Amino acid sequence: MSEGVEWAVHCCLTLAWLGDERPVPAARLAAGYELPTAYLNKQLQALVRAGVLESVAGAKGGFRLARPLEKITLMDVVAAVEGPEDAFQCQEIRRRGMGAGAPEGRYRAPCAVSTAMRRAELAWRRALAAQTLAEIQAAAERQAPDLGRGVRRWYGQDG
Amino acid sequence: MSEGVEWAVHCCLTLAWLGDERPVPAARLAAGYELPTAYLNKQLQALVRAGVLESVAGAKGGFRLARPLEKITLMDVVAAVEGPEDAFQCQEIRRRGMGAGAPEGRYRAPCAVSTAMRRAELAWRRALAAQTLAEIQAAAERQAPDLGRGVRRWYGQDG
DNA sequence: GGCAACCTGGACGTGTAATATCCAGGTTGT
DNA sequence: ACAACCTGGATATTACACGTCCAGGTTGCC
Repeated sequence: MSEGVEWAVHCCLTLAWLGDERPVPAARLAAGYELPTAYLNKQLQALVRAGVLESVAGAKGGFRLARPLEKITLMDVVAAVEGPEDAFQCQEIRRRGMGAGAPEGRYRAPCAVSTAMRRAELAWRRALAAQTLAEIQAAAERQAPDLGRGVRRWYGQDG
Repeated sequence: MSEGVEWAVHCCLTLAWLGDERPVPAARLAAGYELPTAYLNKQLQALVRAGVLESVAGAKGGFRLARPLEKITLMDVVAAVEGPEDAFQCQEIRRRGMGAGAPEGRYRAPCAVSTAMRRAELAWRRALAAQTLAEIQAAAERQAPDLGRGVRRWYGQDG
């Protein structure tokens, strides 16, 4: 799993703490976690394409949340950053070697191995979709109630 | 996810269909799916280290199942091939940039983002552990009841 | 208008892990 | 003794994640 997921979630939380009055430039978000600006920018663009963030072009531009944290699930962020493909990719090796030259239609049904793996990934996706960023933010603030204040202070008074 | 998982599961099923009277050499298993022998051998060795397979050295040696398919879960195979590490690795970026110089003990509790991701991976592992290779074999035979016979025929009469 | 601050998209380098091969050594059946 | 087989390490090769750079377009501000 690429580490872009961690970057993306933390950036979403930061944007939520800062409020959406004005957009935050990628360079500023990157500085907040000491991340490479250009590369973080790519992840943010992926989040925009996925409809999680909105971008504002031009001076004083940047990124903001496209909707409140309550309506963003971990699944949304993971899908945006990692892409829609399953982690397990069936190579259909059942058709090779001893499986070659099998009668027509033997392979109409999906491979049982693939089905089993897909079932597990579905459970993973369900667990991701069941958690909103708002819940994660709440958990973080339960550990450190002044996190939001700290973020706002670091980003310069209030905004 | 490495494709070694698919190789490993299919090989386990093949070993089950062939019975464990005599071990099957890696080269033979590889030929059954047109896989690179030396590389498949590495995956099989990982399965041996994990206690899923047993190996027999010397001439007429090879690999056999260490226990019946009913007692091998998908989780066993995935863990053997992929290793024990979580797919999501928390880089603790919360401590960098604006998080640097935080008061002592702020980071005693694990990152809320990491916790959420771990929860989803736990669901994945549970789903993997809930499925035995015997069930997968049964599903495969439901699609093609003569699979076992076909495998035995391809591997030479009976054995 | 002109300039600087931004995002967008693509091309390009880099580094690491998955993939794959090879070999030297040990074990076992014939 | 020899051939078949596993074991483990060293070594390519390849794919992809990671990261940089640049040319282009948009916007705010003087």
